[in-house]
Amino acid sequence: MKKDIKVLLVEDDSNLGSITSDYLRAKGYNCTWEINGELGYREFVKNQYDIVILDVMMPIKDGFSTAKDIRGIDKKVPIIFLTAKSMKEDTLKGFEIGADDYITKPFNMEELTARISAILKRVSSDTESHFDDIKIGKLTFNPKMQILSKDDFSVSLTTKESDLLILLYKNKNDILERDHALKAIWGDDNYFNGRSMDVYIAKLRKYLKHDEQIQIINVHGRGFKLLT
Amino acid sequence: MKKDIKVLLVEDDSNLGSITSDYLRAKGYNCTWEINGELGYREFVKNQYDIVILDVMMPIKDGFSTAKDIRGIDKKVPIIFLTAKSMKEDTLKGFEIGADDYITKPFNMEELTARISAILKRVSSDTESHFDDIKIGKLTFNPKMQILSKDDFSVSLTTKESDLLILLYKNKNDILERDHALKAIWGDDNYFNGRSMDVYIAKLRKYLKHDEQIQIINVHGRGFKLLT
DNA sequence: CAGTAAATTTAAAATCCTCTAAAATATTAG
DNA sequence: CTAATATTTTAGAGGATTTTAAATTTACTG
Repeated sequence: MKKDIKVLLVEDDSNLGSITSDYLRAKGYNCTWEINGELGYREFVKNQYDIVILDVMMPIKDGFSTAKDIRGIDKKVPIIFLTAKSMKEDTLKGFEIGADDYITKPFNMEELTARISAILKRVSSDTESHFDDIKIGKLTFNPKMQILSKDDFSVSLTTKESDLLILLYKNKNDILERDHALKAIWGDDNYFNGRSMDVYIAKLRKYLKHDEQIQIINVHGRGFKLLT
Repeated sequence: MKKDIKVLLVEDDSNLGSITSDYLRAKGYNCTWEINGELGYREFVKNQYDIVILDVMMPIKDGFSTAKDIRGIDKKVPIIFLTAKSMKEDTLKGFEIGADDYITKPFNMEELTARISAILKRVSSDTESHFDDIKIGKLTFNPKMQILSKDDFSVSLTTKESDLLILLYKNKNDILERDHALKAIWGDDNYFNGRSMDVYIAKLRKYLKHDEQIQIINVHGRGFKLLT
């Protein structure tokens, strides 16, 4: 069976969304379809995706804005935009955000899958695809079971602990901005959520002491870095 | 495995950028691709690169302007320009900034890698490639952990201290201009940031007293020099 | 050499971070 | 449904980092 590749499709047109996600599933992709940018972003935060396909024109939250939020917590995940027409400026705007490709509607399904595989082939070299198990130094984290373990010990993390660890991991050796993490996990970056996050950072630091090489350092006024 | 050589590619054409970065990665280079000059400069500031490849014609910020900014904080890093056509004047302008080579589009990939290795071979004699650990006299600095150490002592530097030390090191025995350092670390070279920087210079001087050979001298009205 | 600009330091202020503990809330088991 | 347990949030004291202030010293200019 084909390796499990998770595709997040965000498309407001239910007809197109349905057809496209069906097609991708038939082609062996593990495709999740969300109908607006807000839901798409939340879904992206909750799970690990290998690639995101965003419609540009959407109510509630457009594709570019969604892409910007996704880039805030994941600088590497490939993003493909679906644009209604060949609109130079908007296309450009998409690329500035860090689009990996764009497709003009209407497109045929073969074209889409061709682009997806082309991009995945390109990035697979430097981006390990999502594993069930995440390696953090000598530690292993299973995001599904939310269990952090080593040869000797093993802890079961709570949902928030797990979410934060995954987000840090996705940005490992790079800064995870406070506001992005707060928006992604707490939904709002107000003062109290910030204090709450600090408590979770402290908790994670305690867990990560089992590998003294690993640490979470603070970047004053900006966020945190998971050093591996 | 090939020694880890970090290449920064700045190219707005996503097709060419994608292909080129793929090719370089396939050839064993650690290649990062940015899609405009602004992002390219920021990326360069954040990390240490062995070589930079700049497209000349780019929206937002062109290659020459980007090169000028990069030269402001690093006078040695090799820069290769990609020019759309064989344009005499522009080429010349590039060399004045301190281009090490230029390539006319379209180029074939073999040509590019050949030039890269030629340049790296040429400069490798006086430029040690980026190490995880930086040697400053008898002191050692680990930029990742932000720890400055000697046989006996060890201090953990703050982010700003670390950033400034790295910038001074990149320009060691050469002047680090005030405004360049301020733009690179503080993002803006206003009066107050300047005072702030002075405070950090004082702090670094205190740390560096552990090796009396090392000093940071001031070049009146211009900036500082780290003497090793 | 006098006047001005720039650099140096120390100290204080402002902001941000850390971690423990307790309170509030949600979840689960009986 | 209720009690026990787990998770998350709130509170707060204490630290760390960065910025601002200001007094003093050093360097440049005419």
